[in-house]
Amino acid sequence: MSDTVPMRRAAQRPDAESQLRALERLETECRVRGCRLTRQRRAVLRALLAEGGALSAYELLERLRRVDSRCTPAGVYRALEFWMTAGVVHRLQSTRSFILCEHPEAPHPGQLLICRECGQVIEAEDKGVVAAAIRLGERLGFVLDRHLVELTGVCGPCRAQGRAGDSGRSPTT
Amino acid sequence: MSDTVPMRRAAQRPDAESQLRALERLETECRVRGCRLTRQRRAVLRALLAEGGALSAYELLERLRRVDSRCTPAGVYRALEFWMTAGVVHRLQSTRSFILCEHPEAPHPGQLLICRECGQVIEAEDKGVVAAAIRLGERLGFVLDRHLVELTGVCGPCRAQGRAGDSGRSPTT
DNA sequence: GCCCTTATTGATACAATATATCATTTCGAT
DNA sequence: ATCGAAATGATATATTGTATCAATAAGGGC
Repeated sequence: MSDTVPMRRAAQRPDAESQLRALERLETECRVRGCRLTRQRRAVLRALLAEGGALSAYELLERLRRVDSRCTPAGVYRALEFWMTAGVVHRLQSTRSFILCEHPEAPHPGQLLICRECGQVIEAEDKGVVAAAIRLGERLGFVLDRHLVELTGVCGPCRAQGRAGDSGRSPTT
Repeated sequence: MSDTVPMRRAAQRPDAESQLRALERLETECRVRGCRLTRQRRAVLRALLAEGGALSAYELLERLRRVDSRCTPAGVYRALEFWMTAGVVHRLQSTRSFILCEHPEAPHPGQLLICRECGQVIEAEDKGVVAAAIRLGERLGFVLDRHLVELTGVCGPCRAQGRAGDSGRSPTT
């Protein structure tokens, strides 16, 4: 559908319906736990949900401003911080962007797979990776509490469509 | 950045001697491969070596300027880029900083373990983690070419010294 | 050594990302 | 209705990272 340019695939991510339901649950939970589900926080979630993919803080800001011109970077970052703490939003360090968690029910150490061609992000929760990481930590005497695992490559569909993505990089960080 | 803050442990990392030797090897290799080992690039390596830990680009800049006041951010980033491509320097996304690779002999997908108390960074090359990541990629149809694995926690010595580091974070990105 | 080509640097400007501060507003409980 | 805590708005600024382009330095062939 596009030329060369990676479209973001809205609604590609595990259906929006169930996410919405999950977010309603969140609302209840918020109240129970005494934190507030405010307009701004809601707006950030809606924007991410509508996007269906990752957005940088300032892309998010731009979208929010269409509705409420008073939004500021600080506000966006505060809302994002809030949701990250709640485990509902993930930060992608590789791309300096933010994305909805696909399983906001419970916090978890996850892995993010990023397609460098189409920008799609898939969230995984792979026991094998986590276990290996924890073992590694133990071996080196660490007690770990934060796992940042971002794996970048080319997804199946993109390879099939010949978007080879031969960037010449060696397989290193 | 202030007190309370983790001192960096220079010379804690796998002895500087062997790194120096490795860097000499690099010099030769550079020549062989036709790229240039210039003053600035050398300076960046020396600064990282002297630090014995991670430095942000601007901390690095500050140090370089003590010797040559004409250094600029662009210059520092260019040198860092050069070394990262060569697999000699790693970027820590968690902390926006840069650190010498401990095994610059060959490029490799590695894992970085970061102690949130003392700031120490240990570089690992764990087959288990890599294998699990690759398997995960395959399962999801990805061909991966970049592994970002940064594990944060508290190292043994810090735990022993009671720096518990109870930050209250849940085990999530 | 000298010239030539090309990679690298220096200088400047600027873009993108993120946080600090503080007065004001909102929310929920009393 | 009032109070206190939490969140926001507004503003400013810090931090991190790039773009551009003329000037310079490094290595290869003569």
